[in-house]
Amino acid sequence: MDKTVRTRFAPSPTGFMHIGNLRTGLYAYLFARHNGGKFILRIEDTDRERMVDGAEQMVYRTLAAAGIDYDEGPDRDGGCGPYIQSERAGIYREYAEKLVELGGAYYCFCTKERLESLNSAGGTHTYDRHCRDLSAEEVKARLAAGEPYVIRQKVPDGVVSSYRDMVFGEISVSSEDIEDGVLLKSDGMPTYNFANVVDDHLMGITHVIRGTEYLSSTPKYNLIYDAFGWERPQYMHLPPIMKDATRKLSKRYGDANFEDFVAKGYLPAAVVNYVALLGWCPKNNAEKMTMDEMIELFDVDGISVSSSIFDEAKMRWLNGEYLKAMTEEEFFAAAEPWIAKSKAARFDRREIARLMQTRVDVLGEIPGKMDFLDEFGAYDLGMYEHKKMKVDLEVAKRAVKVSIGALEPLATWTEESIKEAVAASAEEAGMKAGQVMFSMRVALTGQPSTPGGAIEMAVVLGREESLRRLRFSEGLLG
RNA sequence: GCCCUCAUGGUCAAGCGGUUAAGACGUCGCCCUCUCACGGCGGAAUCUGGGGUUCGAUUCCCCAUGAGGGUACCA
Repeated sequence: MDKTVRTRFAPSPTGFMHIGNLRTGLYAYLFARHNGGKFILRIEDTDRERMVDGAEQMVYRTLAAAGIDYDEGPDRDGGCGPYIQSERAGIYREYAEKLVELGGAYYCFCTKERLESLNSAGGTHTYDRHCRDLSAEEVKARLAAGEPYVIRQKVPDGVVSSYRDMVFGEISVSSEDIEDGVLLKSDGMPTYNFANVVDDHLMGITHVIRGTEYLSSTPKYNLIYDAFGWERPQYMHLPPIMKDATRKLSKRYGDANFEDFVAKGYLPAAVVNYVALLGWCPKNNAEKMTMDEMIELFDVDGISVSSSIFDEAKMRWLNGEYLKAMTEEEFFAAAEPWIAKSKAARFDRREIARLMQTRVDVLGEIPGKMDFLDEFGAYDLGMYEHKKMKVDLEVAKRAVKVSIGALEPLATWTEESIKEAVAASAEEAGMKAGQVMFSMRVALTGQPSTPGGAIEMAVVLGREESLRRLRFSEGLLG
């Protein structure tokens, strides 16, 4: 019988979570859920020098906002804890020592200076295995003397380590190309190379899902599994997401940061949906999908092997689709805070929201689209010229008069009543409704183009402000 | 330098030996229309190059080129 699938997401708290990190976590989550398995969160903080304050909390916030829930993690014990690597130091030491006994690792007392003397012109070196064959007595003596040491992997000679990656297929690396890397650092902390193996094994991870930066070092990790006599997990490596043709997204420069997008007015669900599409294409070619649909459709076959470039334009479009799919109520709730931030805050917010729903892709665009309402004064009369509508200054002048005449006596101020009154007055004056509407819209806003027509603008502005502006424009037109 | 990997329009991508080489974003045009949008319709645009294998290569193999990753007491 198949073992229960267990995947994990193992971010290191060294900065913001960009779209690429998010996607890795998302795929691990989707794969686990699709297979009815468990998803584990592990914090990889063995490099204390690169730690960034608050980064760990950001991981929890992001996962929660993204709708990616884990079964086990630092705050959800599943019996395999602790789930924070810095709290597992004792475990790594124990296993490192055990690996030495098993012949898969050895103590190394080489100093930094000696290591640097090995550097080639390029500044890199391959460890020369200086301490690989120290006698047991010597090691014991030097340990007893308190000499600083690290524990290194003892890579076997003359073997080719291969595995079958779920997306890339067969990967082989010859042991000559693998150096005896450090497993346990002199500060007692493990390197990623060692911690990921020990933890993935101890936590029962069946499928390791991570970025391609580990594709070619996985054979090295497999040698450790072998030395321990542990069963190797399945691997699924994911191609990188780039910011352009040659640069990967990097958290160091705050690229494509999840929380930044949300702050700009993107919906978390839309961002997650978009991210899922970078490097994966569902069998049915669906693009807009709920999390449940993604779980249902997720399959390894659809994962691509080549890198992809993050394209905000497409994410904007998707976000717009989410916005348009909302009910009027839902959209109002989401948009209201942004309207409140705009200069149009004092006008009819419900009407503004109604106008914005099909006109923005990202909520943060709302202020930019509505601020104009606040600035009304003398404007260029050239705006009244509209050849196709046969509107010029003379026509506009009459039209504005007509609209004032229609609106002044109006008791109720609704879309229907305004429309009806203006249309009736236009007919009475022998003008086309469109001519009056067009002129009225300009007269109300002083803008060449507005998000919505004359009626909508009148509703947004309200009775008093609308009439005030129409009279002002009437004066302007002479 | 050495090792691993990748290569279809501007972008995401389908394709898995024989197709008019899907679809989406973006872009352009038209329709709708009081402007802007929404919506509808339509257009332009892709197999990195060279060798093989094959009756036939976008598809399989090799090389080149380009790009990414690794080669750390970073992950």
